[in-house]
Amino acid sequence: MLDIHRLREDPIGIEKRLQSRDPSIDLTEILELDEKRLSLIQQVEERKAERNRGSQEVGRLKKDGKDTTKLIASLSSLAEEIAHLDDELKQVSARIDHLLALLPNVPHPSVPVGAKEEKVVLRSYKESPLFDFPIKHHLEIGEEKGILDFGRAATIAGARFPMYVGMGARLEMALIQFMFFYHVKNGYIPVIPPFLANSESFFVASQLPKFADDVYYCEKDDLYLNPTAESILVNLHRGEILSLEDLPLNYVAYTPCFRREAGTYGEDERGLIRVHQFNKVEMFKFTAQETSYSELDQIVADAEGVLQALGIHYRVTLLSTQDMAQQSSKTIDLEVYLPGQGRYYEVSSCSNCEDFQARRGNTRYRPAAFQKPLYVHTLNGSGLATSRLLAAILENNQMKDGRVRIPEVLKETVGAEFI
RNA sequence: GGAGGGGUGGGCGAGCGGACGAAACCACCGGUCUUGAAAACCGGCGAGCCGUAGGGCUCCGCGGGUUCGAAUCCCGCCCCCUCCGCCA
Repeated sequence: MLDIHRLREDPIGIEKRLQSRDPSIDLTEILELDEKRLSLIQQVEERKAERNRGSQEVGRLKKDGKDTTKLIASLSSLAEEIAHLDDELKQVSARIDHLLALLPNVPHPSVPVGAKEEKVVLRSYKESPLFDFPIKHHLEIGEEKGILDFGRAATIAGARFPMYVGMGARLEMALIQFMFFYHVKNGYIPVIPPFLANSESFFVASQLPKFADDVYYCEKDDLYLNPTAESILVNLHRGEILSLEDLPLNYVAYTPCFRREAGTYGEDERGLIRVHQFNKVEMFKFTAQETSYSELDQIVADAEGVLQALGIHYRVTLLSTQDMAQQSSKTIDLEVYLPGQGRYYEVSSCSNCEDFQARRGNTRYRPAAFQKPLYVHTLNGSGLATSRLLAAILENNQMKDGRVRIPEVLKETVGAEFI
């Protein structure tokens, strides 16, 4: 949620920056309503002050045993007037809130302007491996070895639900465990949160109202299934005033993630690339305002650390304005290379949402004793998303003899060197 | 799911139709005293919104209602605690 004051102060500048994300954005209505709202506030508050004075007078008169019927009658009609104005004010405010809730965050000046293709590759790690034999798609490897069973998963749940079996399940679990403890060792507070959340939580996360169709919803209990732990963790300090000494607060959570992924998929998203359910270890930071961009670098570095430990070639990209999630000001992705299809896939997305979510969740901190509380900045970063990571391991580590090499750091947990 | 009790400022907790944005205590900040600190004493200390300002409005879990006036009364919902039921 953007600050209406910010729109008021620089309507043209903010509108221009928002249009770099979505050219159809138009702030005219919201600004008009804002003016109307301010004038209504003044009118209604003036009358309320009058009512309060009158009501106190009633108390005094009654105490002195004097007649109050006349005064009460006039206050009665004043109360009616107030009720009307309050109604109007409520309607105008609700409309403003609705329009405001649909607006994306203001992009950071360093974010490249434009469509998806405008993203910038910042750096990369290792080279993509060279193979002197015909390479296989991870789905082929998975089915051959009986470690991925999409067929039976479809019987149980439907298309695009993965099922890991045997070595597949062992490798997936080992990855989750390795990543979780990797971040714990780096000082992140480990959390296993609820996997379902209410609508208020999803509003704070900015999943609602705009992206309701992307998530699974249990109507009977009015609960949503977690699409990313970001949606859950951002609510961890809702309504709280944190103390500066506690910042940054760093959390790491493991959750399965559920996404409806309604719509069509291309051939290049077969297998584990785009599924309704996947596992993810997520980092989340609540920071002071001045440090959020250095913390963004840190969260990216922590995510990269996992890929480096696994020894997988990847690249780091800076997303363009039109490719970022609504709540983000700046997003940096990590992409692994899948030789089976000769292209890169996102395994981590690290964002600084500045105060966009904190404003919705009313999460603040006091910069110093007796100073006004400020909104925290919230950052999220996958560290990392594993169905795609498992696919990356299967494809990158395949060998001429058909076996797949287990990364050094996972050998012990998996209990094998090769699949 | 059923019965009862409860949700008040950073914490604890009083208030249960007007004098209450809210006592007391703790925490915190400033001062006096002290070589310094502690103790003691004095003072300060919630948040949001509107207004150039003086000032005003709103907030006692959330949402409605009654009333000239609601933390206080009524209705609905949420959460916590105790007991019962069910259950991995």
